[in-house]
Amino acid sequence: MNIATRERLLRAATRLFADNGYRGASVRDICNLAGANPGAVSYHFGGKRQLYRAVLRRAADELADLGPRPEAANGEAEQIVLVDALRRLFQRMLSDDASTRLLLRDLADGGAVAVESLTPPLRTAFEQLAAALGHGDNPRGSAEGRLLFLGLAAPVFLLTAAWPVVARTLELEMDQKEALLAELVERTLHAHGGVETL
Amino acid sequence: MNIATRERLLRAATRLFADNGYRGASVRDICNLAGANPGAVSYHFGGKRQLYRAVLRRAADELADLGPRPEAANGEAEQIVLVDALRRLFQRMLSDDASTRLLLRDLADGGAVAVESLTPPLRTAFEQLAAALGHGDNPRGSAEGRLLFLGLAAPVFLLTAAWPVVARTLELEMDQKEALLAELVERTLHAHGGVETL
DNA sequence: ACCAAATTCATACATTCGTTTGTTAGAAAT
DNA sequence: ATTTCTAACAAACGAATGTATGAATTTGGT
Repeated sequence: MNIATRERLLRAATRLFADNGYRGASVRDICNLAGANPGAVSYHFGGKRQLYRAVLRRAADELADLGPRPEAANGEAEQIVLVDALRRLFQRMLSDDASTRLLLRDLADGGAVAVESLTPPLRTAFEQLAAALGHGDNPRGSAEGRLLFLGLAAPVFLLTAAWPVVARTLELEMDQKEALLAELVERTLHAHGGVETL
Repeated sequence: MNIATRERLLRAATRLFADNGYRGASVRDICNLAGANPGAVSYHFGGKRQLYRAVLRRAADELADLGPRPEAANGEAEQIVLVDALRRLFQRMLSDDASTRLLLRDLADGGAVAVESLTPPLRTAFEQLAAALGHGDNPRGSAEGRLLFLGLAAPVFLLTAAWPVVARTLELEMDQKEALLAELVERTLHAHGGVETL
């Protein structure tokens, strides 16, 4: 199990960092969960901080890989491919996995990692979305394009990060998160003259 | 300076907790910044955890007090009062003060405090908003009402928590946050048949 | 001015933290 | 067969943590 220790450390750290935050997860706990020594973190990553960075980077890349792929922009069935990618991404974000919780913590800490590794995939998603809905030329310059993007990204983010608050405010059941988001996204897309169903 | 020490502790703790998180802010640092002894936290609050709870509660209440007041619902100029309250609330949230950052951290930790003390003011805000825009009867039951609320809350939350990411994605300057939000809110309100300018 | 209560203080305690150290086992290379 | 090197280990380090303690000081009421 040569390279496996490093991988086990990464997995254990992802879970513990997501659950308890950076300072809340001790190196000992991580190494315990990974079945390694207390010094394994320093040995493999050079310290706790760098392990945290590695974990955050992997989480961000993992989420980013779910977004629309750049090469899909020229396909014939643009909207279908795009909508599929969006559906995957949204479902992943809505299920509170470790990656999403980690990025939320990073945002509370200033969002250094989020800015760096989430911006590129968000940009391609935005461009493809605008292209597929007809806001083709320079979507970033138009208020329409910005509204379209924020109309999708903002609700997903809100329901991901603060769903308990929203549910209590709107007097919804806790299991209606996906339904509410679907309703929201469908209306937003429709308002911008796009696909019928997500 | 009798009661002042307690207050200084609260202020110092608010800043340090917001900047470094719960575990990242040590009791010694807080007491140092407040000009008090290491034991002052235990004496005045009974421990670090209870100081944190007090700080979070105050931050949430502070934000909640900026929202629309319940008694304003029956005034004649409903929309004006409401819009003023919303403007105050939004500007406060957009300026990244300690209260907002603290609540973001609480959300990353599960949002226990946020749910408990942010839900009531959000609910009255929602009801008044729906009433002022004509979705009077049972706004929570209608998809229109939910969309209206989320159309306002979601962008504010996104721009508050993740503005650097959004700015980089849309290739906007960092100082255009308020402008973008104003554009968004205005369109959303207008789309729901409401006031012209926020 | 006096006393009792409340508050602040300096200090110390036990724990836990991240990291370093010296060493061992096993594979790779010579 | 001998050397070299990487990975993993147990142990221990110094530093920092939250809290407890008792003395010193300030405060407010009489």
